[in-house]
Amino acid sequence: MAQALTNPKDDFSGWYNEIVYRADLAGQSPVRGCIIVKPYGYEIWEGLKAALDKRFKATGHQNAYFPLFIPEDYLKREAQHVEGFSPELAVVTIGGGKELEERLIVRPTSETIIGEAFSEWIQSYRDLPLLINQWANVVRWEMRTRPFLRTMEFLWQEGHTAHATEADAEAETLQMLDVYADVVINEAAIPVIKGLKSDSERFAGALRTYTIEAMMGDKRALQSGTSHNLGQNFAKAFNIQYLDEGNQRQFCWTTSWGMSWRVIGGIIMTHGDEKGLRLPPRLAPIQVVIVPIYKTPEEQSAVMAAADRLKQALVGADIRVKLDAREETPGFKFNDWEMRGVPLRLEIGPRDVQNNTVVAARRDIPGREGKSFLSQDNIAAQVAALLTHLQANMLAQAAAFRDANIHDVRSYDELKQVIEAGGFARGWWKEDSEAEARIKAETQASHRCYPLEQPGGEGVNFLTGERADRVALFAKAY
RNA sequence: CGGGGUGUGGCGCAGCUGGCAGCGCGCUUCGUUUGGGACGAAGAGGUCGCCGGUUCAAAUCCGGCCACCCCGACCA
Repeated sequence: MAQALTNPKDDFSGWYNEIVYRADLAGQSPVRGCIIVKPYGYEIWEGLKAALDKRFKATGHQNAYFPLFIPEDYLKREAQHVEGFSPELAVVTIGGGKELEERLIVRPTSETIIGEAFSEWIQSYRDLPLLINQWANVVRWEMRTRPFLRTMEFLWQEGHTAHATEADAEAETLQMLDVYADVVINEAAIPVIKGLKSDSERFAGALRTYTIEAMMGDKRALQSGTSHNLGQNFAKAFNIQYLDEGNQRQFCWTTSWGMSWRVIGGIIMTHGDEKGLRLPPRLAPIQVVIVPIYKTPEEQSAVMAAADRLKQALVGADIRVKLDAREETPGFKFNDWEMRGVPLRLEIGPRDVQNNTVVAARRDIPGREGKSFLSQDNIAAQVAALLTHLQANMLAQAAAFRDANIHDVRSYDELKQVIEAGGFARGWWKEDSEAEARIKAETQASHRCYPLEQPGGEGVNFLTGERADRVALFAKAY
């Protein structure tokens, strides 16, 4: 018997790394801080990408591509921006064997170079809004690597838009936050809380940063997407101006928003269990695996013929299916596909061929509970229905777990207890960067956001005793 | 960048009181197996991280270098 997976309850990060490796999502790279994403992992990214891109297009955005290299002085034009990113920049100083006169930054994000382009593209209010997205890799020099969660180079998309008014920019920022929430909730089956970042957690150079926060299986928070209202900070730094209807020069209001392959890490840590990965059907590269079971050659040909018919029926219904014809025992295959997170397994053996049945085993419900007999007739409709239920159930499971681990706190002691036990602490909070820093230093918990959904009314700041008109979430985070 | 650790077949490791480089998993072939991680037999695969030194002889002892991992400070 092969080595069992580390139990997430014993060693969550060890478990995480093992899944990444054993489910064949990614491999180690010869370069420190980078990973090699293998086909199975990349297909999950492609699914996320497709889900996002469809929604970007539906909301009027177009894709474009900007350079990997950014002149160093661009970064410096927005004071907070450069301050925020300086420590993690990769800088090219030599090119073509010669020291460069103008050093180049490997983009950590593209506000600056896109801002420069926008300043040329935008002349008139008729050019607005300008709605651009780019799919790209970015580099942020990291001391520590965790596959998909923190790597030196990572894949993401970054949207960049320019608007005539602050209200338009704010509407765009919130619209894209909704798009992110929609994708993560309905495609990745991860419940999220939409919220506003505190001053100290805000993006370098932004007026306001919005976030979607998810709770992982170890009760830590994962920021899964961010959307920034950049105000006129970058418009002023890069001279992004337009002539309004009254022939007056005006600065644009810009936004940016990004989501990375970090969401793959979120899927692993939200849904994975002691048997391995669990993928939501909508993003699973393989939604259904068919495992044939036989002893004799006669049985094999009968079973394989039936399995092939099942496969064709599913393919015809646009279900992503794999028939596992490898020379391994069924038991091995069961474990193997469970490790890889395939949502639904169909087992078909001689008895099923005889009875016109097939055994369906759901990845979201362990053991016999998750198994049922299906008729081979009309298999595609039955499987499609099961996958729909599975998707909904995974979201429900994750939401139940999260809701059970969010606790209201009225005092600092209560917050400490919640953080100690694991979970999100929710309490009345008046914006206070110093107090946040103190909490972080003492408990490792950071201000995650002011949820957009607020209880209303007023309360007393659990730390300082001041009056506060909104609640905030605190948690340990990735 | 501070503290700790490890470098030996694809992966995980043993060997380290010098003496022909081993084990488990994986891989190849054949046979028996197959409804929850099968078994047997026969094979393939390694300049022991790099450079230098000691010695008749170095994976092993000594010196230097490099790389990676873990724990802390920073982060989509």
